[in-house]
Amino acid sequence: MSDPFSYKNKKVISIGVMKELTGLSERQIRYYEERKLIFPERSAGGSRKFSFSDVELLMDIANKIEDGVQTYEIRQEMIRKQKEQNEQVVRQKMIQGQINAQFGIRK
Amino acid sequence: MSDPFSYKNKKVISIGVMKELTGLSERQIRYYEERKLIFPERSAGGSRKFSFSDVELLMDIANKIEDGVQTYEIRQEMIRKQKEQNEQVVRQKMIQGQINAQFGIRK
DNA sequence: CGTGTAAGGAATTCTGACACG
DNA sequence: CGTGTAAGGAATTCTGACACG
Repeated sequence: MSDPFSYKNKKVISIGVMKELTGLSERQIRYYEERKLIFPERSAGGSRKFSFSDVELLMDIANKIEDGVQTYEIRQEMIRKQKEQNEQVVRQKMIQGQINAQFGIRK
Repeated sequence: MSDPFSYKNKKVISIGVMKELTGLSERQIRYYEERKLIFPERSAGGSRKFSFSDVELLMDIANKIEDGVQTYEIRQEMIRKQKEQNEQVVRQKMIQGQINAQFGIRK
């Protein structure tokens, strides 16, 4: 839960490089951020910084847009998937909690 | 020989981000390039673009410099290691060539 | 709704040089 | 040798707005 993330999720890519990597225009990238589909970090001066996983996400988004899906629908789908994941995590934690209760743990 | 490279060796990081990631000054980073220790790519406009492996390399370099090693020596060491690797590849290819000769291959 | 564009300004990066040592 | 810095310019990025549809 710490190392695989180091490169793929590190926000280090400028919008100019994103443009080349995704083939999208800066306008499109900024618009998808405005619609809350992507969440770049910001430098001290205000420039956007993206990760490699943002590159993948952006290409998925671009495909859906091409298929006529609206940004609002894409966002709803993302929220739904996120919710599913959270529930999965909660289930896991409950199971782990039962295991701990059964076999005891002390710090 | 294609996928593991995709993130780690992709040159996408600006010098400003490198500065934060490595803790080095822009002056130091540019100087190490001048001494041929690192090889950033350039954008169309001339800005340097680094990879995550450059981040690691740069931190190794910084450690050596702190230990009093000179850039020239670091470079010699890099060249030596590179040469060793090349020889290893050549040996591998020769072995593979013999295998192919023994068992035959046709395209 | 999604995207292009011109506008003006601010942040980022570049190079070559002087300085210290 | 390795690094800081001020200098001037060019490339990069930012936002808000108008346009089309």
